[in-house]
Amino acid sequence: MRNYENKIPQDLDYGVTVTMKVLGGKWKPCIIDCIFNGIKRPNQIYKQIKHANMRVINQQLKELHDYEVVSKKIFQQYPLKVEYELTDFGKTLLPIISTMEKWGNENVQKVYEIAIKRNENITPR
Amino acid sequence: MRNYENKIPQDLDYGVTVTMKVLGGKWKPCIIDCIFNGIKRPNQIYKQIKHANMRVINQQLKELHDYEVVSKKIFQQYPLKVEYELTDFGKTLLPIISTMEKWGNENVQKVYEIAIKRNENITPR
DNA sequence: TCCTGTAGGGATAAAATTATCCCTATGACT
DNA sequence: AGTCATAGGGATAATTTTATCCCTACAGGA
Repeated sequence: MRNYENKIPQDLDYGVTVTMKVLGGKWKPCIIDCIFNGIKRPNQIYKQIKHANMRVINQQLKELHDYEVVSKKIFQQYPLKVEYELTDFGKTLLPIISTMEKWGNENVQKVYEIAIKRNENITPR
Repeated sequence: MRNYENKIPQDLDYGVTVTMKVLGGKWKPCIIDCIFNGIKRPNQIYKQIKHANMRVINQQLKELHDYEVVSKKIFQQYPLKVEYELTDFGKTLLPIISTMEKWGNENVQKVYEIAIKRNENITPR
């Protein structure tokens, strides 16, 4: 998602929009969650998040790093080793993520049923 | 966003994903916010949310209604009058939205600066 | 020398979301 | 008859986001 020039300027005039700017990305909350839980290396994260492509994880990881949500430590050794950590700034996002996580878990059933009723393409549970 | 068949099945196996299924849409949090603040008629919402196209608001409103986040009351009168209200279910989303709103407002400055540094197309403040 | 594991990027395709444009319907009002 | 305000949808274009494919680099080990 960068290497592409947005055509429609984005407004950051609304709090939620700002938050979504940082957190909005299909795998970002998952990635943050992984890192928070000690899964810090790109390859581990990749293995953890089934479905997500490595390239995509890299992209989103880069954005999280750009936005200073995660810090990056490079170990000069081989095979290469890199570890990401949540920054203090990144940690301030945790309450948001956990609130969303909680709400989602409490309401999966209902959301799932509605999605099915709407004939959406949802992975069966 | 419906009238289109998703090709990649969506997983609702992660809480955040479930939440984003309901709340994820460029204008949805804004719309919910409007309704919560007593701006209940589509046309009013449209006037309130500058930038957003009426058609798009309708689409998102319809989805919020499908997901039972808002209820719809039709007044049999002319000119037509419709009012949306948050359902009890919809109200359970408010803490999430307000948490995001708060975080966003507290961190706009930083996010804005990074976005500029990244050369993103952001509306000047 | 060739293969392995690890991190990461370029180029491009595919998919999904938003935006535009324009149409319908209705009763009141001029 | 024509116009207004309101709600809403069809069709399609434009934009944005994700996904795929394949490449580089590196040191160690078979």
